[in-house]
Amino acid sequence: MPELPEVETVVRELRGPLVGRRLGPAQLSRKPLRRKWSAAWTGLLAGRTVIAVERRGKWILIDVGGPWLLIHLGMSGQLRVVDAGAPREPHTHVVLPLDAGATELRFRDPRRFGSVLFCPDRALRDAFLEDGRLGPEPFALEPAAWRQCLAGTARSIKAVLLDQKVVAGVGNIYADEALHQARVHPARPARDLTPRQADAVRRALARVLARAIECRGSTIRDYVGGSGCKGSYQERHRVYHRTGQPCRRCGAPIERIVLAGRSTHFCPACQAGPPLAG
DNA sequence: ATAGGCGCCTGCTGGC
DNA sequence: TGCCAGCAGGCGCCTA
Repeated sequence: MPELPEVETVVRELRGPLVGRRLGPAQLSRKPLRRKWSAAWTGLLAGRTVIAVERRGKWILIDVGGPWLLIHLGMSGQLRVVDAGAPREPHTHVVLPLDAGATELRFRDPRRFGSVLFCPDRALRDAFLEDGRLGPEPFALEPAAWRQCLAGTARSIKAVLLDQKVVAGVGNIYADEALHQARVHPARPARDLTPRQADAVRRALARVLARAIECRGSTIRDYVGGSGCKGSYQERHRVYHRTGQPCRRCGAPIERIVLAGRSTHFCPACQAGPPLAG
């Protein structure tokens, strides 16, 4: 669910209420997340103070003074700091009391595709995140390397954008939105893009993601930021979730296809079709 | 190398 | 009203 802008929003909104707080013993629901919480982590965390909250791709990284907590929201994850007395919503799977317990960090995730992991130190954190798993941040793409990367693969440009090893943090919404802004058909083999188009996609990605961060992300159904507020970028979507509605640029009805196993939205008029048909 | 399918989960929506 | 299929912002594994 949450992509880079949503995760970035969560991180920004959690910094205030988290940094400087001391963690209490973790409380866990009975249901496991994608990766099971190890009992030893509870003792390793308790009493530590939050130093920093960062983001890498779609991962939330919490520095607890040596060790790190790595959190992935999956499709339906929410991470919030709330008053300890507030009623605990269903599907709350990890709770970390803060300071004397007046507030607490809660991870809730109805679908349980998310992860909450403990990493003993920064080196292991980086080994986990960087060893071939995550490509560069979209804002840090080197133009020449990016063009070369696209030129080297026959996969569709949409599949490439969704591949976290190529560029970290892009998901289904922003892949579709960026391709529309760059006027590139999502099914186009990446290696068939001209250098100009490769540049256009790279710039559109950065533009769309930056704008979405300003809007605190997109809320389609259940996404909320770290302070519990929804995003508003969905109001600016030009193709995502707009099947049949007029393209905001040319008026043609937006089409939906399935690509790389994902729902894919595009304007058949202003996003030039892939070869094969021509 | 890459596409496609499935599995992991729950919940919501729309059609009948 | 109820049931059921289809859908969902992610990702990893398997097969062909």
